[in-house]
Order: sequence, then C-alpha cells, then structure tokens
Amino acid sequence: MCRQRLAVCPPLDVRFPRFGVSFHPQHQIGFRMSVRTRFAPSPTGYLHIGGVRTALFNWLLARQAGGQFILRIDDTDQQRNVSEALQPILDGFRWLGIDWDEGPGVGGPHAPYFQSQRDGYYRAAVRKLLDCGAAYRDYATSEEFQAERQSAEKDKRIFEYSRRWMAETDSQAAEYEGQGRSAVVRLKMPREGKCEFVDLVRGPMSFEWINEADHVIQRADGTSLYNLASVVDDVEFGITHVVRSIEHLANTPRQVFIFRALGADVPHFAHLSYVAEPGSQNKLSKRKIAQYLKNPDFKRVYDEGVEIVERIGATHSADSFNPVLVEFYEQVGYLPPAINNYLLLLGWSLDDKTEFFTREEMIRSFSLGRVIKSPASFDPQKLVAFQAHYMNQLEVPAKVDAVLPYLEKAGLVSQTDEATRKFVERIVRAADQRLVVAGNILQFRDFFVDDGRIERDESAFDKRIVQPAEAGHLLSEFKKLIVGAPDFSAATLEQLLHEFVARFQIKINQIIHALRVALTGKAVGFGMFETMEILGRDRCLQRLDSALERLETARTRTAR
RNA sequence: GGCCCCGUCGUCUAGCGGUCUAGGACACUGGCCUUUCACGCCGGUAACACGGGUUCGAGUCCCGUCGGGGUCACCA
Repeated sequence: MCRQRLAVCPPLDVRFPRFGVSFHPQHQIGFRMSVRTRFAPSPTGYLHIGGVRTALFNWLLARQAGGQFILRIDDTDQQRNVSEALQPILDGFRWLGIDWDEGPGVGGPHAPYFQSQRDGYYRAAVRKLLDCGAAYRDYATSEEFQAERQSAEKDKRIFEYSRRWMAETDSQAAEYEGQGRSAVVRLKMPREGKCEFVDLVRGPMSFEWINEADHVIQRADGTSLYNLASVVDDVEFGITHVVRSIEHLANTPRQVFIFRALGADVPHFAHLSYVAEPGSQNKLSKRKIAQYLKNPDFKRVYDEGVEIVERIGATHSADSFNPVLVEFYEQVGYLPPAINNYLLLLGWSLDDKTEFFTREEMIRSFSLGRVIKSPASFDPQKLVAFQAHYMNQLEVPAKVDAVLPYLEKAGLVSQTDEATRKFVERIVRAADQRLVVAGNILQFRDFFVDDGRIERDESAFDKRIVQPAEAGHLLSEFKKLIVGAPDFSAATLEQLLHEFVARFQIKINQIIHALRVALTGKAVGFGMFETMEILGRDRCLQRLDSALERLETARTRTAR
C-alpha cells in the first residue's frame, strides 16, 4: 500500500494553523501543480440549493488557484433518462455562471465524464484491488452477511465480518459458484490502527479501522458502487481537493483505503455541513416544501413566485417550482450574483462585516479554512435582501432587458421595438426599488392594458372614492383641469395639482388617494405624477371617466 | 444502539484567553421622511445550550451532560 503523500498546497489560509502547526500548508510539500476540484451530481432532474453551494465552493477553490473545476455525473444507479434529468442541472450552473472546465458538453482529456460510461476503469481498479489483496470476492448472500452483522449488534460486539465465504483462489470461487452462489467484491479493510487525515474545514480526523465494515465495491452483476467509482474517477481526473457535503465524511476512511491501495495520492478532503431548513437544523429537502410553506418568510417568497409564473402562464409543479431549487429563482427573475453571494455566505464569511462580493472578490477571498463547521439554515428572506441589493445595482437598460421577457410571456407586450423599450423603461424607472425580482414588473401590468382590463381593488375604490362625499366632485373638477394642461409631464401635473388644492382649499390627501384609485384601480403604486405621465393624457381622462361612471353606479345602487 | 460531526441573537455570522457590560447583516420593531406603497435615514428588542474544571482572567482551552445532525446499503 502506498504511503499517503500529502500533495499540493491548498490556498493559503491564515486560519489553517488552528489545526496544529504540522498541518500548516507550508509544511506540505506540493508536487502537483494545480488545484483540481469537482462536483458530482446525480441526474435527478433538478438542482438543489445545497448542491449549488457545494459546487460553488469547489468552483471558487479551482478558480482561485487557476486550476480546473470538473463536472462528473454520478449516474451509476440511474434508471431514468439521464440526459433529460441532467439538463436542469447543467442549465442551472450555466445560468449561475458556474462554469466547468471538463465534463458534459465541454468534454476534456479524461472523457467520458459519466460514470455509467466508465465501467472499464472501475473493473480494472477492482482487478488491481483484488490482485494486491485489498479486496476479495465474497460469495456470501446478502442475508448471510446481514445475519452476522445483526448478531454482532445484538451482542453489542464490534462487528467483525468472518469472511467465511471469501474466495481466495479460483478453485474456491468455482466451488462456490457450483453451489449457485455469486460474488460481490468487498474491501478487505484493516482491523487495527487508525485512518487519519486532515479535513480542510474540520481539522485532523481519526477513525478506528476496526469500525469500518468490509464494504461492497462491486455488485454481483459486476457493476460498481459509489465508493469505488468515486475514488477511481478522482484518481483518474487528478482531483486534488474533494470538497463535498458532510454525509460523505463517514465514507472517507474507506475511500482513503482505496486511494492508498490503488497507489494513488490521497486528495485533500473538506466536508461541508449541509444546508438546513429555514429555522431548523434538519437538512433542507425539496420534498418537505409543504412543511416549509408554514414558515411565513418562505411562503412569502414562494407566493410571490407563484403569482409571477401564473401571470406568465407557466406551470409550477413542485418538481421544479420550489424555492429549494434554483430553477425557481431563474423562473421568477432573480439575479445570479444575488444567489451566488447569498450562497457564498451560507457557511462562509470573510470577516465581521463584508457582505457583498463581486465574482472576482469571491474568487479572491474564498478559503476553506473560514468555512463554518455547523449547519447553516436556508433563509429565503435573506436571499431576497441580496436580490434587492443586486437589482438595485443594475443599470436601467439591464433592468429593461430583465423585465421584457416577463411582459412578453404575459402577453402585455407584443414586440420589443424602440418605442416599447422606452415605455417599459419609464415604468422601470418609476418602479425604482419596488422592482426586486424581474417578474415584479407584472405588478404594473395595468400600464399595458386597456381601461376595461384593469385589475381593481374594490375596497380601495369604496374607501377612497365612494365613501368620501367630495371625491367625485373633486375628480371631475380635476379632470377639467388636466384636459387643458399645457403638457403632461410629471412636473407640470404636480404644479397643477398643487394649484388645484389651493383653489379648492383642500388637503392634498383628499384628492390624491381618490386619483390613484381612479387611475390605477389600486391604493398603492409609485409616484402619482409619474404614474400620470406614463399613462398619458388620453388614458388618464378615459380612466377618470370610467371611475366617475362606476361611482355613479355605486351611488345609485346604495340609494335604492 | 456503535462510530462520527456540530452547538454565539429568530436566521446568517464575527470572535482563535483580557480590546466582549459580545460586533455586523437579514428579519422584527419605534421614529423620521412622505400623496400611498417601497426605498432611505436614526433608534430599539434579541445570543455565548447546561454543569464542572484549567487560569489572575473563558464565548474562546479541557471534561461531562443535554440537544441537533450524519453514517452504519449489492443508494449516491
């Protein structure tokens, strides 16, 4: 078995000495030149937010070191259509700008990058492991193996497999096969000593070999299992840093065993805590959305998303439309830098105050040593805060670009000529910070439709127009005024209204709320004069007429 | 249950023995601004899981307890 040679210098990290001086990077002689990291998704059909974080950290590490980030597809156990199930994952990464140097779609020197197509490598590795005595053919049935384990558990003994059905020679194997048995290949794990390695986020790790079972690495049908395939690929691809979720921590000793038995360098490991549910320490799961929806913050984000996709006539099944998945954010109109920045800070921080990172700053500042060890729970509300920040940073033309597809899909805009862009731009400017996600533009749909198709808030109409005795009179007087307005700019309109208020000796509140409801159908919206300017004189007059008519109807109805 | 990991405001976190009567951010909340809403500005509530050590001194080191989580597959 080859001695573990600690390779590579991990990115310099000031906090690293917390693990003891002997693990300081300076003490590790690096003879690999670059950093190679990987993310290995299973083609599940969706991209989980926790997976993105893991991928992001891997990507960051590679980019920082000028190394490579590799996407490998763990589809050894896949029944469904792989390419179909992979698409959302690749799309998600592309959307977020997490690009890979090798993998699906881009190829690379170690192709193929699908485990289902790498069986030859795994079989060769199994051969090698068998030859050097690190693995053996086990002819026990699954039941026989389980029975031994359970009896050990019952007696509260450490389970030490008897290896009774181990075939050490071909003739033994033939004999077992004659009995109708078939073999799996198991790791012949050491039974004394410890497996020690340094976890780049957790520090020195030590596991007693005796607690490790003889894991199966190859099924009876000859196909390989995860632990083997993963290690073989990491060796083949020259992976230097294995950064993955903590559920793999317990797999690490057996993988270290395989690395060593294969005579390969053991990569650096870094185990990230999982992303937890909002307000809990449980692992975030896409299936538990119904439960998360009881959380008001989560629900708010979700409901807003639903409203947007319904307006654009898109489907929103829980399979893809779920705030646990990145597809959700893409559909609703979040910005990739917001997602990346939020995820960066979920389990990592630079210091006590830096919150916002450009792509370059992220790459420059990231370090495994500052990754937090405890689970971090996902807070959609905080993600929204980052989104609001990045949306606000966007130049108006970029916002228009972001918003236009929503207007088109909702059928509010049919062509994107210059005039349309100009009009949308005015709304975007007026909406200002009310536009948090691109899909929010649909809240202002009434600027795009005829009077008859406005969505009206009836209670606002009642409160602001029907109830106040003077509202109707004031509105019709104001209407007369704007018919003759010299121009229809916000500034002129504001001046007109102020004159109007002075002339009738009223407070501005007495007219402006009624005016807003009359013109927009709603009690809330952006600046009144900007609203009027955008609507233009004709539409304002038309909507005022229609409001007055509706008032008349309401009055006669109550009079009866 | 065995083995392993984790435990600072509701949440994300700073903290590496004195600078911590614990700092920042999100959320919540009081006020200001204001034609509504949003933004913005000023302020507030709110945390070292518990118990023992070590030390002149512990959020920080050690031990234990409790709590949370992972893993013990011919899944990944």
